[in-house]
Amino acid sequence: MQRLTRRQTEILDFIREYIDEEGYSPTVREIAERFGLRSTNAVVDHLRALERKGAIRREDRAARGIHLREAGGAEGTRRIPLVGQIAAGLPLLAEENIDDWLTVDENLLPGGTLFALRVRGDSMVDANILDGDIVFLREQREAERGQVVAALIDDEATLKTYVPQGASVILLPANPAYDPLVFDRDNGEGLSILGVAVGLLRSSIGPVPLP
Amino acid sequence: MQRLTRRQTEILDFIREYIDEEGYSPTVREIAERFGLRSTNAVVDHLRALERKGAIRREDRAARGIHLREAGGAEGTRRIPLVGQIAAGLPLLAEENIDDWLTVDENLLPGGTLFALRVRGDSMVDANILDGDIVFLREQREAERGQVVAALIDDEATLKTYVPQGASVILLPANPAYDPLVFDRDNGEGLSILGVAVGLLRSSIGPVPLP
DNA sequence: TGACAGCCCGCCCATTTGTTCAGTATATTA
DNA sequence: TAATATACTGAACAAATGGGCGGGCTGTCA
Repeated sequence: MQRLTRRQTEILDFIREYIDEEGYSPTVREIAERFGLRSTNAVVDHLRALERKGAIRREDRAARGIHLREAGGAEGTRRIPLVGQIAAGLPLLAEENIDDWLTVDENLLPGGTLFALRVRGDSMVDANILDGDIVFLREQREAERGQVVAALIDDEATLKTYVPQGASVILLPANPAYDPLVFDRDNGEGLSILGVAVGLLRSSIGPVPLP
Repeated sequence: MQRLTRRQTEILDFIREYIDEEGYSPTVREIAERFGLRSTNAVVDHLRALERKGAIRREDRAARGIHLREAGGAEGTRRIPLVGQIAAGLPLLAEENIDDWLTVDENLLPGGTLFALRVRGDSMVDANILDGDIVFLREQREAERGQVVAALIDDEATLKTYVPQGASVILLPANPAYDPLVFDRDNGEGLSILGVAVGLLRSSIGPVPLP
């Protein structure tokens, strides 16, 4: 991006703040008023300069059509459904199963259909996944040995390590205090893989226990 | 929120998608065109109903002034600076120190001035913080015993457990393979606490090592 | 010295856009 | 059965809005 003048920076900053607060860009006249300019053309001049230098993009003749061209802007964001109690029979991402929506930066997560799950209990502590964490998963029916997966057991999604073992499949907790679950392969009864863990969000970090 | 009709849901969905893609709301006429309505008033009727039922909020007479009123929407979001190399002398959040901006749902993080740090190395694995994780911190100069803090050592922010011990302060790695750092209290030289960890974002989850 | 970018004024125009009024028709509810 | 909500047509208005034209002033760079 070409170097901006002081005035252009001021105007760009104002546009950024306005979008942050209102959710849409200011009009030409709102910018003029903010800077005490009596001609809208003064603003158009600046917008043209900002566009030429690559700082903004303008929708032709659309009202409030100024877009910022910055990395990490509000544009590069994704909404991911937080899935809670799972109603059997309904598809995983049916509205009935969605408790809430999370907004996450899209550069931080891989592609594919993602959903999120809140972790309950400490069965995955050895995989550094704690009680209360929110785990992001890619929706898929199959997994590879050792991957952390969400599986549907009794209308509840549970997080386990996926370990195929000969003719059976083991869902292994990452905590010696819990017992592995063993399922017959092919006999899909009771075992249904929902997705593979691809990320995690922890919203509180407690003190470290000291000796 | 009152129950929406099928048509109202369709229109709300369209508005949501439009905002997701364009960054601003559609105009009344764009909505009419999308649904093949020949009267803009049909749309105004729906918008009024959606507003009455609390699904949207409208800026009076502002072009593209439809806001969504949803939990976790693009409105309830926060931008947090990702801090990298720290230039001594400059304030922590000076532009020079900011590598990037992350967008995170604001319901998931506490208040205060937050910043983010990318974890390098495995010195905090016993606190379930791994190499590559992004840690969110509240900016503050003091901490309590056992809290995970970011401290400035040699122009580099490092994550350690904070342990005051009599006349000195110990920065304790959560990994027996690393040695604790000991500082004289009061003699602030060399030790500067930047903030306390309040959250974490992991963007990839590797396979669990199996025996 | 001339060319050009930056920065601004004043005026005007063509769309774009939100809104209103008057009506029609069909359900749903009291 | 009357009242109300839903869903839409058609026409029209006024404000909001982006953009153009011509001109002025200042500074920089070749």
